Amino acid sequence: MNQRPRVTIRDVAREAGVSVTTVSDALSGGGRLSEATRVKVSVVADRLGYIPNPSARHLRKGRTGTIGLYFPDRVLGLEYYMTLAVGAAEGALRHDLALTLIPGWRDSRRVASFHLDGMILADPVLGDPVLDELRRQRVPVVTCERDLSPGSQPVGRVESDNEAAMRGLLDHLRDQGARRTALIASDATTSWGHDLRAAYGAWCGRHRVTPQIQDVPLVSHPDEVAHAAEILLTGRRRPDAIISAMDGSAIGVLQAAERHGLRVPDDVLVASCVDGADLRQSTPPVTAIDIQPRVMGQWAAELLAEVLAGTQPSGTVRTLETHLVPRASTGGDR
Amino acid sequence: MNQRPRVTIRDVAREAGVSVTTVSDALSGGGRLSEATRVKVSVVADRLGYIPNPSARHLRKGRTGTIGLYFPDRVLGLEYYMTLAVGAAEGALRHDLALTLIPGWRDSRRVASFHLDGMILADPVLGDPVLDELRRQRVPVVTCERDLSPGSQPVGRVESDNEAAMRGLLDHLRDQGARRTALIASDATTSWGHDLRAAYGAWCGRHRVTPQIQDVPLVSHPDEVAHAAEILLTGRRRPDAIISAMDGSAIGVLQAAERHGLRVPDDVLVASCVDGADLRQSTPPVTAIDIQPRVMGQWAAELLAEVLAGTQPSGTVRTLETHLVPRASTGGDR
DNA sequence: GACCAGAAAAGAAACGTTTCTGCACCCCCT
DNA sequence: AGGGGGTGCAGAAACGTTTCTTTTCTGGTC
Repeated sequence: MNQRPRVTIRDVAREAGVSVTTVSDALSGGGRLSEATRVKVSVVADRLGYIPNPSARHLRKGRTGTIGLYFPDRVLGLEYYMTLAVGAAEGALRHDLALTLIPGWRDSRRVASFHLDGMILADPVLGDPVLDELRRQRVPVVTCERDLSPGSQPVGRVESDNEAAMRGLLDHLRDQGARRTALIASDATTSWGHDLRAAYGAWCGRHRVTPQIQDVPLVSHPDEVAHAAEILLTGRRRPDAIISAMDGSAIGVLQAAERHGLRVPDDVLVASCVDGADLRQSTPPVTAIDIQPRVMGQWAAELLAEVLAGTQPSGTVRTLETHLVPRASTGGDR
Repeated sequence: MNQRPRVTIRDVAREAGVSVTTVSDALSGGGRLSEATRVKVSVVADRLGYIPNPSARHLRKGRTGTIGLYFPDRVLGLEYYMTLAVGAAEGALRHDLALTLIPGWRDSRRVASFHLDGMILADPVLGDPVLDELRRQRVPVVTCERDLSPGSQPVGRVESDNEAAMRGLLDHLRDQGARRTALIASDATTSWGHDLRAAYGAWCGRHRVTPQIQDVPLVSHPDEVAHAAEILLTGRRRPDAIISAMDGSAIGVLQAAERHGLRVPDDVLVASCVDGADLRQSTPPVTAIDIQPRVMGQWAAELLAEVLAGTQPSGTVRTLETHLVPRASTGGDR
């Protein structure tokens, strides 16, 4: 029905009065052609609006020109992953790759049907069966943050120095007067969660502070976070600062504080490890760590593209800078 | 480098002792084969882990098996589009199509290099040059909400009855005691914005209420929304309810109200036309219209797939239900 | 016993590229 | 004058499918 007639390399060849070989070489820069032929062909190709058929090209080259972005199903709606996805699409486009979205899928064999050249794993979760399947299929993988699975052999990795970021945040809170900073964090099934907890523990040890951690799921209902916060705020050792790690979760802490008549930042400081629109717009705005998800996505896609092209060695790791964004919730904007 | 040897249809044929034709027919259900051969081939294919090469298949069939999702660059980070994107990916997967993300691109010719079978346009914006390019290229398009561009001929459309939703919201506010409801809305360059304004105007006329509209950009800084809200709240005819249409914007209204010592919902009701996590978590939670972006994305992808497959006529329109979610900001949860 | 119909399967072309190899031609050297 | 080495281009195979056409059987009918 929608058969728009495509102009092929043969059409260009006929129109330019040369062979298809010559057209291919002229447009790709290969072969041994005179400059005159090259421009002649280019002009004709342009005039005809010739666009190489990617399927044919990929069939011939043994690649699909497509990489996938995989993220766990449950993270749906987290701003962080949306931003990362857009960044990845941009990075892929820059290398003439298409970026296919793979929401956490039920049938893990399905992913193989796309013959993807590679995959980006955003925050791989320990124990995700999909990771095993990808390993079995020997799909080249770049991870955002580390993959904790034993035997994981990504061809590349993009990461943030989350431990340093956590230390910086803890220092900031201390500078703002906090002496008992508690942490609400998800489990250690992602390297991000693991590193934050480790850095928190180490920092507390160094500063002779008793660590207080409340566990919540990586993607949790706001009420769960609020509940965790209330446990802290009504406990024997009420903290004077709370870090709520997960994307969008700090709002729950604000609510809990309000419910108990505590004012932020006067009575308790609040901060988050993932910045987002909600934290910028809340009352008060919440101090957070900007982990630059868009750049993370771009870097991951570009790194994967480069490793696939062979211009970067397998196993390359790139580290992204994080920035502390002080806001009113820690009195940090003053 | 990552040359994992693929098993081809020829391998299956050799192993099963039949021709490639037979394998193809057996696996696709075509041809005239005995049931015995069919199962024999399937078993062998399964054992060998055969997965058809999509490039070869698409080359032969004249399609790429890939559809694109286009959304304006600036909407980055809006939860609505993330959710829609995931829904679209799910819907596409269900029809064995890949979903490629196309962030608002600079070089509009680039999109043609993917030879996409079709595109989903999420909230097409009037005047977007990309729309013209797609029309020129005769790419089959399904839009989420209407495309207001003159001459637009999408092969399908998924939409919500935004006018009805707006009327329902206005009725709700009236039931909660509001007599002067103001609207903060974006311009009419999307059909969504257009319909909301139209419905608001009509409703006001019918109820003999003087309409008050404040204009803000579709994607606006929270401060802009707060500023618009303040103009309303400090004006001569202070509204007793404010609808802030855009995704995530109602938070700005809450802030403005608080700044002026007005309590929500006691002094002023607040509602939004796009539900989101921020509205669920704010204090108070904000009444909103749930427009089911995930389903919207699913439907768009499936409709496009069906039109491309010819099982649905071009021009099909599907309408999604919207739901009013009353929350504390309008006293509606009581 | 030849013929035919239909079923079951094989053969071969085609999709649009890329790339390896081959073929002229020209210039230069001896 | 005949070879040798570039240069500029064309031919053809190959990538892995799908699909149109053809062949090979089998069994039944006159």
